Amino acid sequence: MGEKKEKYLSTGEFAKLCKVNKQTLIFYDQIGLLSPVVKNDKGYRFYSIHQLELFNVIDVLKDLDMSLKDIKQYTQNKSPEGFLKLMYKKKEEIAKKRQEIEMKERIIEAKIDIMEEALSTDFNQIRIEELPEATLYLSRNIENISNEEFVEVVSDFIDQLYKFNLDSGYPIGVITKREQVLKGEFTNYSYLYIEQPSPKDGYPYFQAVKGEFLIGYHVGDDKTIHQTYERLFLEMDRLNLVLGDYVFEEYIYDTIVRNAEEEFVTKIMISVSHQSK
Amino acid sequence: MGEKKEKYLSTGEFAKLCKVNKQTLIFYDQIGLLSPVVKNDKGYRFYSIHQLELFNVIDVLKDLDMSLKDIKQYTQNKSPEGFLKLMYKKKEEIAKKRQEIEMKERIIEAKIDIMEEALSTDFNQIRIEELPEATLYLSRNIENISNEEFVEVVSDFIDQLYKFNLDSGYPIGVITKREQVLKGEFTNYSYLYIEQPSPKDGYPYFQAVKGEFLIGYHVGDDKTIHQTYERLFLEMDRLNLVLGDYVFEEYIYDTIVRNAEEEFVTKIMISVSHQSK
DNA sequence: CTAATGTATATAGTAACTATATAGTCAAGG
DNA sequence: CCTTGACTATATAGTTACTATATACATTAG
Repeated sequence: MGEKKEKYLSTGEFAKLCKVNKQTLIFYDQIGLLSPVVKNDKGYRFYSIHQLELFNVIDVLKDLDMSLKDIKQYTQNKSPEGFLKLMYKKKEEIAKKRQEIEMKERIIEAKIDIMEEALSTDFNQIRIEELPEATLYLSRNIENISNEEFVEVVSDFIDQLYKFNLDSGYPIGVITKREQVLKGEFTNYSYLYIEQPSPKDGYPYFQAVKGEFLIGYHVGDDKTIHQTYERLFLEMDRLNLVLGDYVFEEYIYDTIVRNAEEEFVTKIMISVSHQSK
Repeated sequence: MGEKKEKYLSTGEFAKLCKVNKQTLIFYDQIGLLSPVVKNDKGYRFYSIHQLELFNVIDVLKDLDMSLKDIKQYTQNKSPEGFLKLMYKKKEEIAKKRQEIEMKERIIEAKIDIMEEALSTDFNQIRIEELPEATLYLSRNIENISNEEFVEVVSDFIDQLYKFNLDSGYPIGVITKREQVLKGEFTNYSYLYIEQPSPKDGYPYFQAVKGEFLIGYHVGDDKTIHQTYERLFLEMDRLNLVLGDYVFEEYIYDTIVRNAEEEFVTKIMISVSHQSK
């Protein structure tokens, strides 16, 4: 008949359903978090299928950074009202968690983007490109700034990125003004920036001027970047181009993909216009 | 000028940017995972902002269940190609992770749904309800089944739920056929089922017959459920209703919200039709 | 010049498993 | 009936990734 007595699962069977190690269930039993409904005289554990739902709830709570101790606290004091209240709270948390995962997914996609571009690029080539309008998120001004001030600006900048979910995974770049470039102060930057491929409204963005850019790559330490700038200036002369308002620099190969500074690669984008005769 | 020398961050400052404990950075330095670019003669650590991007990558990898050891393995053997390959792999993994989070989000929402309904229900009341067409995912038949067979069916059922992302968070219910009910074998179930609020195509579902149902609640252990059935049958008689093809049972209050079996609540939905004459 | 705050190392503790060693249980086949 | 293989159990030690604590030296602000 199979209708009278209840159906039970052994520890191994239940572990398979829960997709965990058998030892984990024994551990949960030991700490009193989730004990089998029946223990026979030989000490064998037997679980009911309904306990799977409880295990799943525990699993979700665990994922939401609740400690087993806190989960146990709840399970020892169960009530529909308490559970509902907990679920309301956890609903918020999991939504936040999903957003963070989505952001990390975007970051991975951005890294793939950058690497694919980099791997198909000849870093010796200098080229002219018409860049489409891009939206950048800017830091406060960092011209002639002290180390302490710099740290503060960077901290604020990163905090904003985090707070408003603006980390697109694209590298943090720097903007140098024409003024500094002309003085040869190539590393006296004016702003940090991060590209926003899908910008949201309501934040103080800097809308990058679209237009023509001369693009070259500096391979090696920042300290020798002036050499690359000189090469780029020569090319500008040759092509009858004049320096525009801004220069953008982005790390393409950095600590993430290279160990030695000599192998770092910086992409330099100089806004240019054609010399009026 | 602030343009010549590089800008560095102390361990505490860098830790704040990374949103981790200072000790964690020291630990990462110790295990050789992420060391500061500079260490002065007093042993003070100094990080560059570019290391933040590496930290973020480490953080993402860590989130994707890569051990620090494996991450270190990669960082000691960096290359753009290797990084790209890693990112391709991790893109898949994070997409899967996102789907899991989304599923858990749905589960939480389903639990809230159920609990809100339960808390506004008088379990003594018997009512008639016209249930809209609902899609159910069914297990294999479990009539007159042995314990071992039952375990296998349940395992398969749960596996399918997991494999096809069908766990909606709604409780696993049971279906009893008219035939068994008439014999008084209320716990000789025919199928397990789980409701699919937003069903996907291409899976072998059972489309629940929509129609009129008599709904009542059994409070207490399953073993005494026949008492509630008798109450429901009396009510059916009184209303001139006859038993339809199926009875559905769902746990409303179970191990998740109650400790004692006497407090469990089962929702019983009996398909009914009006007596001809 | 002192107090507060920062840095360092060394070591121990923690959470949540996870693996290992040893031993008892049980059902199926020869 | 006995053995074999697959299960079960307990007890204990090990692991990962921190995290906290104790102690001492360094730097900076008032």
